[in-house]
Amino acid sequence: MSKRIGVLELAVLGLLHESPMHGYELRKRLNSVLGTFRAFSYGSLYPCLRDMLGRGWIIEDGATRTGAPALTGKRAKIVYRLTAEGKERFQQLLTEIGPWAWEDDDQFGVHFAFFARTEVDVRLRILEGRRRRLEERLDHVRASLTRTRERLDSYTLELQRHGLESVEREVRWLNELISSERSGEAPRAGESTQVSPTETSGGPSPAGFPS
Amino acid sequence: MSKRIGVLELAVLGLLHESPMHGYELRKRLNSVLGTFRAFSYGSLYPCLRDMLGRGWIIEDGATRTGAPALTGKRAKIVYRLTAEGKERFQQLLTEIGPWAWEDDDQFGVHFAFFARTEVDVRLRILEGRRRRLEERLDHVRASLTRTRERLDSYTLELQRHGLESVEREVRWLNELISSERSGEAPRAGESTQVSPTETSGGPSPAGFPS
DNA sequence: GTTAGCATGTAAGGAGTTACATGATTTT
DNA sequence: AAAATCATGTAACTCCTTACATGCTAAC
Repeated sequence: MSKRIGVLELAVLGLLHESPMHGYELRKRLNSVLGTFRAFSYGSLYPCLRDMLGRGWIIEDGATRTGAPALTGKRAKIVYRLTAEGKERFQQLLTEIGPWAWEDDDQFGVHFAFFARTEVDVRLRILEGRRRRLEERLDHVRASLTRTRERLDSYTLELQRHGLESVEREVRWLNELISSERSGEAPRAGESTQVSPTETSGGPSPAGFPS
Repeated sequence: MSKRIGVLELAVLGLLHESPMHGYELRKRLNSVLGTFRAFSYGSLYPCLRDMLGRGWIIEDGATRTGAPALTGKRAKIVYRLTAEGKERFQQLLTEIGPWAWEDDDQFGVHFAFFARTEVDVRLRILEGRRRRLEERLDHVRASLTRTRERLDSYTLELQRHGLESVEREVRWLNELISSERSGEAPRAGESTQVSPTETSGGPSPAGFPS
């Protein structure tokens, strides 16, 4: 009965758009697609699927997979498939942009993850909205920093500095993406995606402490 | 009656440790100290204060400020002050380290913000725990990236790349802080704290997008 | 004399998590 | 035949936000 509007619904719609899946698979792909940026548990996924069923965005598709013929009356793996209404809903959520799409980090992230399914102008609006939002944040924090600088110890200051740099870095990222979009290019991912096992930490492995 | 263990309680204890304050002031200072990294609303602050009163960590101090003498029986501004038990509790929360202190971004952030009140070995344990946690995350994401790279479109890949770089940057930040701690130095904040309107450069943040 | 900001609160609810319960299937 | 992991679900709880209600005080 709960609303279940939120990041999860959009993400599930997006993933099921690619291909039907069952819950377990969905969750893994969810956390893989969203990467470092977000993770979900079954405790939120299954209720969400239940609600989406009720709303008619998805339907279940009883099917036992992996070789073995389904002979028992037992519950098989449930494969979820997007309905026509679900596809519509997905497009609607992606296209009906508003502050939601950039105010919230999670919303922005998920919207971005499905940019491949949006039009250039929608992408630009979201990227620019996000950039504006971050710049407001920077202004605000910088202002309050200059006001209260002397009352902060060096650790707090260091935290602020790191935070500011992080946001500034995201702004530069957005700038690149925006000009990329304006010149009609796809993002340049691919070269830098090199994943070498060499070099991670940079120091001797610290003495293990009890977890 | 609710537990109210969490980021807020620690932060409030830490701020009241510096000096007594009333709620409104507390909230502003809270959001100023935590910077880009977190923000709280009154809807969570006041109930938290109520609970902390009940537990005896803080007491109120009826006092009307700003010139005008208090003549009405009306409720004055309430100034909260830390009790002895509150101070003890604060030290306990800061010192009784465990996974909580680094698993969660918020917990790590707040712990860091009060590093000035901890011992070197506590700081090192938390910083190293955090680093280990991030490296696990990197390993996990990199592994699942190499497995499913081809199934991701360029936007999703770009999101992953940015997320990875952000976490890698935080690891480098931690490395600097750790070697700083080992050589007995305070963090080098101060020079770089220059807040000029001209673009600064830098890197990513705690966990991808700072909330 | 009204806008803006200071100041304190509460009720309802959103968006999730943890921990549990249960069973099928695959690997060792 | 034991262990791992695939697979589905629920109940209780957490921690916080939004929107509201209320009144004081300073500034324009």
